[in-house]
Amino acid sequence: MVRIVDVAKKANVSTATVSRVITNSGNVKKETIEKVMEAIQKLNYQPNILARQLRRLETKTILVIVPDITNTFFSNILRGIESVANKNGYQVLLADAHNNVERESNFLDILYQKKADGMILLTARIDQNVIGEISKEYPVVLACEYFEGSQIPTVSIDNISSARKATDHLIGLGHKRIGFISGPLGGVLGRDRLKGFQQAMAQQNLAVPPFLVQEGDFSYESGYNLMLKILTLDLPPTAVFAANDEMAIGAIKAIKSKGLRVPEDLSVIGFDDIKIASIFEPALTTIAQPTFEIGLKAMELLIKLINKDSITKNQYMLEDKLVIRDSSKELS
Amino acid sequence: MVRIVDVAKKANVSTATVSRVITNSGNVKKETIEKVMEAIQKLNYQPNILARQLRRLETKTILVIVPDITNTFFSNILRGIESVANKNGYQVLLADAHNNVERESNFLDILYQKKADGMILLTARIDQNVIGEISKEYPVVLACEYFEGSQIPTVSIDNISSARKATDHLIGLGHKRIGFISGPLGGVLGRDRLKGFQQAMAQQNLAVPPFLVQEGDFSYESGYNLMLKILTLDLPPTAVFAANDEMAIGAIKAIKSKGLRVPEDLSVIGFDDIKIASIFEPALTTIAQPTFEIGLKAMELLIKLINKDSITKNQYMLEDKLVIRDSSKELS
DNA sequence: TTTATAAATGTAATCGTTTACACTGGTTTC
DNA sequence: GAAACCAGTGTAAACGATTACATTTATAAA
Repeated sequence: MVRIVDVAKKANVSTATVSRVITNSGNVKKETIEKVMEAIQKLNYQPNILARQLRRLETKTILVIVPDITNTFFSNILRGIESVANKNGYQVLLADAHNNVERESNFLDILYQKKADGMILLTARIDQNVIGEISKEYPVVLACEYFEGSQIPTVSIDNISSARKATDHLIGLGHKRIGFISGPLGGVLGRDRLKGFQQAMAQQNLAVPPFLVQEGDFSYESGYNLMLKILTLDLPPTAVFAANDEMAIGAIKAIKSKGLRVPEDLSVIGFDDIKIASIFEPALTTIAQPTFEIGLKAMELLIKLINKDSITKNQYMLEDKLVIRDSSKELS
Repeated sequence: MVRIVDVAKKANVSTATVSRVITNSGNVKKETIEKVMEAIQKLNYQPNILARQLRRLETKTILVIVPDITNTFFSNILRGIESVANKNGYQVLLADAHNNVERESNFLDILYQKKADGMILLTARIDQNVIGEISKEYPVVLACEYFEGSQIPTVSIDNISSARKATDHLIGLGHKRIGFISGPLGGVLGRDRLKGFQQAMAQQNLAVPPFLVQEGDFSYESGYNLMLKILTLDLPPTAVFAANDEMAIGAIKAIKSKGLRVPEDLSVIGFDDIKIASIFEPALTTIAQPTFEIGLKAMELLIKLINKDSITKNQYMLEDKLVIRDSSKELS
């Protein structure tokens, strides 16, 4: 292994000067720079980042905890994060929680052990107080999810109003008996979307019988199974709102498995607008989130936190969009 | 920040002893261990991993370069890798190349800078010689892809024989005019699957007119566009083999867009068996790769390399499986 | 009791950088 | 011509752990 001293010797300067050259921190004569660069070339020297990190007490790495990497919804957020990260010399350490709270918590050690300078959470299943404590000591940004009454910087859409928008779409099509397949009600995200649904229904004085609301876990399988359950009702709904696309697709598959058609017999609307939403048949009506921008903004905020820059506000709400495709249709 | 010296002072021992306790490297009296643990608890001490890494010249981190994180095919391989990694105290640094060779090469710096102890490549677009050189100096394992005539440890299926198997399936159903949508022919993976296709066709003395072979890039879009192109032929094929599922689904969408049906008018077979393959309609006939096992084995090999254990052989071929679903059907 | 051996602990060097501070020699300012 | 300043460089002390080696203490053997 070739070290900075080797370069220094070869170039006949001190290690300090070499260091100044590789970090281009100014105040080095042009010729000296050339000498040093030549030595670096010849020796094929690469600075040892560990040593630098130890000295500077920073890692230039940030941690992103994803609830489930197989859900393509998150991929695009990641790309947004990465794009800002790389532009600023940060590397992204990706942690996949496999939808498992315990795994999620374990990743926090990475932060404690100073292996990362900050963290973006794309999930909020860890205890709010724990995260609250951590965020006092380390830079933390929440994306998509959020905690009620928390001061942690957050980037998301307005889930309540989006869910209202989706529900209004169905109501506008003449549906009155609408089912809802929710996300886990343990999280705000799941609760908010349910809240939006309920608000929209209430506004039009439409009833929401409890058995028309089923709690899922955002997985394809839960969408499938819960829809089957809903279909066993004497008076099944004419439309269903699933709190994410994966469950919506599961629901449609369940509907089809019973010989019914979407949207002719039942309208279905999803949430997220993941890639298959437009490929699947019928193409899914859904709420599109500005995923890339969410990632972008989250990383920008995190960098500000790391640099201890002041942050003007800590709740960023981005615009979503209703995308009407083939899975929803006027009640006939 | 609380350091090891603080703990040492509090527990009235030397830093060496504290270090021995936290790395439990033996030879410490029970009572002393207790004293130290108590101090650690009280001070809420967390060892600084950077310092440890610098001293030991290892990072306990491995780098995985994925060609495209949005392709769910890789997610399961990652889980295999992670499962072995975590069991052995390694963290996984995920690098997403966005299907971009340049990005891919840039990640190599992570290795040069000693930010990772080794690397698993799930893609092989980087120049073979470059990788060859790197693998002499750093632990490197290739998964899924491989280089011809290279000594780098590799875990994959036998793509040639798998492609032959897929083609034989179509031939067995009576198809004689079969189209092939390949992956990028710049990579062995793309070439091998084409080779298997050609071999199977040749074995049955079936012609492969050049225009029935189209080069895609493994993306949904390329599958869609190339299928449209194939359908403009005067005598279109009765079956199509796409070199991965994403392209197969693109192809099916294209076929449908022309008012044709799968499998009634054309049979389609894919490759990989990603999750949507079974959800999509028609459910896709495809070759299932043992993704989790591939990841597992790759990480096991990498750990051996890192530990400089001897490796008995360096080409691991795992078993794939033909999964017959609804997108392929006897020629009527 | 003495000696040999093993167990437990401490001292200080080390990993490879960065950077505060000191130094040199030259230029500018009054 | 002294004082003040600056550009360019070097010296050596950090950063926070691990660990080779030295030392002390306890235990066993003679």
